[in-house]
Amino acid sequence: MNKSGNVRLNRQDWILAGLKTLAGDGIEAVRVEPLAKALGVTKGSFYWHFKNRDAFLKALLDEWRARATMNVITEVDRRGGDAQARLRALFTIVLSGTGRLDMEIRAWAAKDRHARAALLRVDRTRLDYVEALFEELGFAPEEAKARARFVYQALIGQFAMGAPAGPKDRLSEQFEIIFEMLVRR
Amino acid sequence: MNKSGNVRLNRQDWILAGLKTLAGDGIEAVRVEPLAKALGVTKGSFYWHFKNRDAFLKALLDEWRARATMNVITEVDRRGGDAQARLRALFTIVLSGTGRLDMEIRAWAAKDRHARAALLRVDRTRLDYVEALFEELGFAPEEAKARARFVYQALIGQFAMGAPAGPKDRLSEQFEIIFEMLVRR
DNA sequence: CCTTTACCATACGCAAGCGTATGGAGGAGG
DNA sequence: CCTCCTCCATACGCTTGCGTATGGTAAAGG
Repeated sequence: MNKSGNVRLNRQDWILAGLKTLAGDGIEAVRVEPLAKALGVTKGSFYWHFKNRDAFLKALLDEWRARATMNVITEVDRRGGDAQARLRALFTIVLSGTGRLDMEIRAWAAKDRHARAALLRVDRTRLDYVEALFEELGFAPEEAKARARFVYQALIGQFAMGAPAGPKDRLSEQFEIIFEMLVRR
Repeated sequence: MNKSGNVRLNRQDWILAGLKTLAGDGIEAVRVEPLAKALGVTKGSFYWHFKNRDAFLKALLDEWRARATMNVITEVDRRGGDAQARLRALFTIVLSGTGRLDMEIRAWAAKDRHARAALLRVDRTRLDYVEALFEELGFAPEEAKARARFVYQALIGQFAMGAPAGPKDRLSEQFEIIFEMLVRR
């Protein structure tokens, strides 16, 4: 134990703390000394587990990519149902979160090519999935592609806008109107 | 003149340079010493025009709000036409830009209450305008509100995603499909 | 019990940036 | 020509954060 009574940390502890800070305050706030203080250790620990800050950031990206790629999709598939039910489930699941981590990764991606590459892969995977749902709903490939992208962008925009102005403005509360429009052939 | 032959600067010169840096590299990159170097002066100039960095950032926000609130809307109204034509013009104008400045303001708003307040006002104004367009298209208030918000979010998401994966994935190239869906009653 | 391994503290040098203090320089107006 | 006003340069102290060097400690295994 160290002087404050905490147990010793491993690589994963640092990564989880890093993702937490990233989701909360952005990539610029992910700094080794403040992070060490938050974890109750000194940066001696950090530089034992990671070569430098850059290597740490790459590790954060890998962790995010691993969990962000399939999380929602597998949950939707687990619930099952027809395409319409799965699309509805997808909305519900996505809108139940805050999207903060994804948004910070997206902001990060505007300035870092590694983040951009990771984000592109994740976006691609998700888009393909939604596109397949629309095709299953009976839309032609081009139509499905367009609607999938539009929906995906709207979800991103939902999180980008943050807290809505009024209570009736939240996408989730106008769910049925939009859903109806999207699945209507 | 200073030693590099440049003329002296006023408040507006600093603000414009600040917005440029903000749009390019985000609020974290807006720092007085690098900015001074880019302008060919020292920070002595900066602290003559502004009390401190915070006051400068607020000035940037005011400038952005002043130009972002009405720019697109006035241009759309200038072109005129019926609601459908104006909605189409709005898409065209918005999609012709990069949205970088707006996106950086949005990222900034996640951590700063002043930025958040300014952004909320701008979003509110724009949303109301789009909502009015949909009402003019014959949609009921609730329906218009839902569609307006959905469209607005999708546009934000478009910029948040940055460069698209494939050439056929860009919203602007699937314009007609989406537009058809949006205005269909 | 004694060594090795894994993890951490401490102390250091360095760079970037904020804000301040002070001393000009150059044009405008009397 | 002299003075004031506007704008800027220079130099300083301070803080935060990166990365390194080195020594120390607790636990595990022989």
